[in-house]
Amino acid sequence: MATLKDVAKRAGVSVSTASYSINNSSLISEKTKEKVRKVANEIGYRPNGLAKNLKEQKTNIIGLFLSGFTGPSLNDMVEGVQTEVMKNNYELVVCASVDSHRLLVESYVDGAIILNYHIEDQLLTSIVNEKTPFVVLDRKLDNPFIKNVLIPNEEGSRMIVDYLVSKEHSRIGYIAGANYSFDGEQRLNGFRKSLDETGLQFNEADLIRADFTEYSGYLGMKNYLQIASGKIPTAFVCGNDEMAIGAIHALQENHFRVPEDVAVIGFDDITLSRYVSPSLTTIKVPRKQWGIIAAQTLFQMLDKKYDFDPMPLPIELESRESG
Amino acid sequence: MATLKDVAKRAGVSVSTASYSINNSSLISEKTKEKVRKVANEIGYRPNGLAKNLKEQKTNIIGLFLSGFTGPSLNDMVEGVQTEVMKNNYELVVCASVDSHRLLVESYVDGAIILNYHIEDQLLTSIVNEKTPFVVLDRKLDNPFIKNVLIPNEEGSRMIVDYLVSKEHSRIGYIAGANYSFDGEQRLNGFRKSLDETGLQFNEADLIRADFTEYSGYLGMKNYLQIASGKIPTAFVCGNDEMAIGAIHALQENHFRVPEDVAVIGFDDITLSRYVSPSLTTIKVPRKQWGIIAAQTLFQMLDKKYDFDPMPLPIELESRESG
DNA sequence: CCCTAAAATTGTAACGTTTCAATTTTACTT
DNA sequence: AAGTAAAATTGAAACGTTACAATTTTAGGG
Repeated sequence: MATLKDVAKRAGVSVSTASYSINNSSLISEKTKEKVRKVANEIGYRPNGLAKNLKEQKTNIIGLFLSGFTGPSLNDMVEGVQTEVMKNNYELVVCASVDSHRLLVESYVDGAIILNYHIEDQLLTSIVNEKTPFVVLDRKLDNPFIKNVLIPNEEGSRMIVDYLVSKEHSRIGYIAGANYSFDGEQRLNGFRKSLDETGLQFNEADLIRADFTEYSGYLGMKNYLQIASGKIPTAFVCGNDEMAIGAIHALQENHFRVPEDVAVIGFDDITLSRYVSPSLTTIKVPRKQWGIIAAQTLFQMLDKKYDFDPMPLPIELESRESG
Repeated sequence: MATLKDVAKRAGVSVSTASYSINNSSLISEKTKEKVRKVANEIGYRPNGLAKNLKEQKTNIIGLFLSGFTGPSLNDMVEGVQTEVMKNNYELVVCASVDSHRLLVESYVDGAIILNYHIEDQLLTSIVNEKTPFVVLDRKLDNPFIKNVLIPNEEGSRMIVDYLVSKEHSRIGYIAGANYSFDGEQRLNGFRKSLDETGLQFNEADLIRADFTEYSGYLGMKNYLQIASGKIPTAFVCGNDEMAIGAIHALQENHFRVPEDVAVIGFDDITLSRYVSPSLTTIKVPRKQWGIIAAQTLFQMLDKKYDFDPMPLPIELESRESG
């Protein structure tokens, strides 16, 4: 690869002049700049970002760290982040890291947005600093240089419970995902709390554990129906839409009508939700907005503004056929 | 940030000893290494990746460059790439770049996989080199250090045409996406060719142009039906599943039964396809496999093996209700 | 034609690593 | 106790930039 030194030599100027020219500094005469640029083009010079960033102690890169790339509602959030990052003339790199988290740890990014349960709190707090703030999407962390941008999960659960109670349901079951999910547990907690507040009893036997996939929801419900002797709840709230869809499938297989016999409510409002039959009543989470707010929060911090709370994410209950 | 120099000073050794110790070189005595590691831990030393990579002239990073993050079938491909990259102990960064393509151009990656129509052929061939090979997923490029891993689009179209012809269809329409899409145009070309080969005539008036979104498919078909006087084809082939779903919607609104009156075939087999009603007959493209093959191809090249052709991607026709 | 100020150019150090070559220390052997 | 080979440690250069400070060139005024 051609370096600045090569350009300088070929153009008959010093390395500093070459550097200034490439960066269009007003220190250099137009004539010289022109000459340097021409040579640079000729030999296909490309600046080395590593060297530049090392020198400048700044990469102009934002990292978005995920646990993985699967998940139907992920893209919108990422797109939101991307939009905002571009607007600020930074680059976005999206990484799914499971152990080393190298790019996060080795000064590759000027800031990071975290949605990755593989990354431990302790690691985050140990590497964050004034110059490299973080925004976390999947946990609550109390640190001067870390801000949380969270989905109002408990509020969502409360909306669902209120909705079901208004429809005269009194025994409500719950299908939860894997318990390492912050959102999942918040949704479950919110559900429990709201039920409590309305004076209803939650029967722990009506809690099905699955893992957020459609199939796990299907299996969980199928299994539940097998061991449930006698009556079952008239409604099930689910930790996400996929499990709700799976559960409906299992219910229908066992000749329960949805929503007439059992109402099923999801969470997230993924694209599929309006296509399945019956279409899914769920909580609509504006994922793109989530990404936008996360990025805006990060840029505020990069701008040394720390004294604010991120905008809350507006959610709403999308009432469809399933309940 | 603490640097190696800080560690060295505090441990009372030279910078080189500190470096060797951190990297667990056998040159250094266990005792010293232990001491250095302890100090490094104490002051929270983290190596600076930029400096390291600059020195080593190697980042151990693979870049996946996309046009954007939206699109339902994207994640599986990305996941495939990620799997393979991890297996090889590299890091993957996924970027959606629209103009500067900074990370691609400024020596940030040791190799790249390209699925981004914003990046021009000319740029790719001008920056590729023996040390930084590319795999392109959205074009055909003839360059010693670039390999193409393409979806067998023409083959897919041929499978569809054969299938429809075997079902006695003789007038077949086509809904194409935006013409900047390599895959899209290949599919259309393949369709034309296959039709030709079977001796059927393609009526150019039966070509609808849309832009790959469901809504555009809906609008395109709606519009077509409005201006089509008299008979319409008994089958429509679509450049992707989304448009097919939109088109079906428009057909049904106009009281055409699918597939009885008009068969509609998609391409891609996105998740939705099996959920819509009627469920969609389509070409199943193994997206994860695509990503895996792309990455494997890249690593072959990084391993200085250039004399091979990437494995072809197996596709199959998934026959469902829509045709 | 000389002086001076402004404009243009350049040498050099620095960013934080790695690694070669050189030096120092250690541990045997005789 | 001296000599030596092996082991351990270190100094310095290099990776490709940027930007300060220093130097050289240019141009204008007397």
